[in-house]
Amino acid sequence: MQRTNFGDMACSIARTLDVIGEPWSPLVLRDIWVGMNRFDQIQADLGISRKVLTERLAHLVEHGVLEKRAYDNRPRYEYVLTQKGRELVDILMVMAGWGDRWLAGEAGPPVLYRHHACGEIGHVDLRCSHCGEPMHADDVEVLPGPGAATQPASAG
Amino acid sequence: MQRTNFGDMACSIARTLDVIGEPWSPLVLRDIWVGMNRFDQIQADLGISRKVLTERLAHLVEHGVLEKRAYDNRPRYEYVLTQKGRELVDILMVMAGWGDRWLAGEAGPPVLYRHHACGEIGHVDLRCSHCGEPMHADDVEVLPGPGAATQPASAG
DNA sequence: CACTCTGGGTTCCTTCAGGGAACCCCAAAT
DNA sequence: ATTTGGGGTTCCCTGAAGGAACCCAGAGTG
Repeated sequence: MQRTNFGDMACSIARTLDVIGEPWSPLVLRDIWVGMNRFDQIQADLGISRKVLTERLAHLVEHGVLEKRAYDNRPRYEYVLTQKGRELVDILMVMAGWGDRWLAGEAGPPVLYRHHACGEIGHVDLRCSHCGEPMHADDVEVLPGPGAATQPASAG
Repeated sequence: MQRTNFGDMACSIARTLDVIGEPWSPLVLRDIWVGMNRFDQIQADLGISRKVLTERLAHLVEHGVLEKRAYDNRPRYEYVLTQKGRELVDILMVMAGWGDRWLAGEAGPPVLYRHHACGEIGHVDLRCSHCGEPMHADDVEVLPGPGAATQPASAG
């Protein structure tokens, strides 16, 4: 995949891509999110090569978005989302919303999301954490922040 | 990159990845979002190979998220987001939010977002389009939708 | 009118990651 | 003792990313 290391850029988008930007990673997360927690299940569902799946799972565990858990006395494992991983699913939900809107065509969306809080079918909407009004591409001004130097995290 | 064609899956996440899932694509979009609209600007900013940048831009134009516009009598072009593309930026904003929260470290976020509507620094928050309450990974039930067959869009 | 500069690519070669199939190990169950 | 099944590892092949060099069109300059 990317030979260029996005994780070292002073950009939270690039750093996030370093975690889930490799091919298949978002789909692996999606499967685990909806309850497919085992290697063979995910492999069969996605049709991904076992080699690549091994690599992706290891990468996601290493970055703390998945946890590998034994579920038997035999060497059997399942993968579950950590808190960090559950918050990553926000990105998947927004991706699903965009795909539903722009790519689903006449057939309509492949899946629907029922919101537990209200019981209705809905989709995610982006709001400003401060005032609660809609917040999209043209609604913001991008300013340099405290971590604007080239060092990632605590490297400098 | 991915040999497997995600666009044919009955999954809006996979289909969205077919548009922006290739390496560099989200970063190209980010650059254009923040006003870097020209080939050489983007190439220099990202350090991406010119060959790959050419391919990515063509792919994004082909999928209708970018528009290629002449800005001179000479053969000079700039790339701008379409409406479809501006809505894709929602995904970038959520990715930035996650990266800020989980990967920024002590240095703090590399960039800040000032919301025009309220003038305050904030970040995006996911809300249910129906009731307005928070909507995250564990707040939804995933149900089959009308387009749940294996055909994408109007293929069936 | 030749020369150069600039934006926006294209070509070519090398290296490395994804696809795919075969193989392996361990612990039950039969 | 043999099979089954989960969870991988190994191997080879192909194709995509990196990178540098090259190219072309049109404007400006002396």
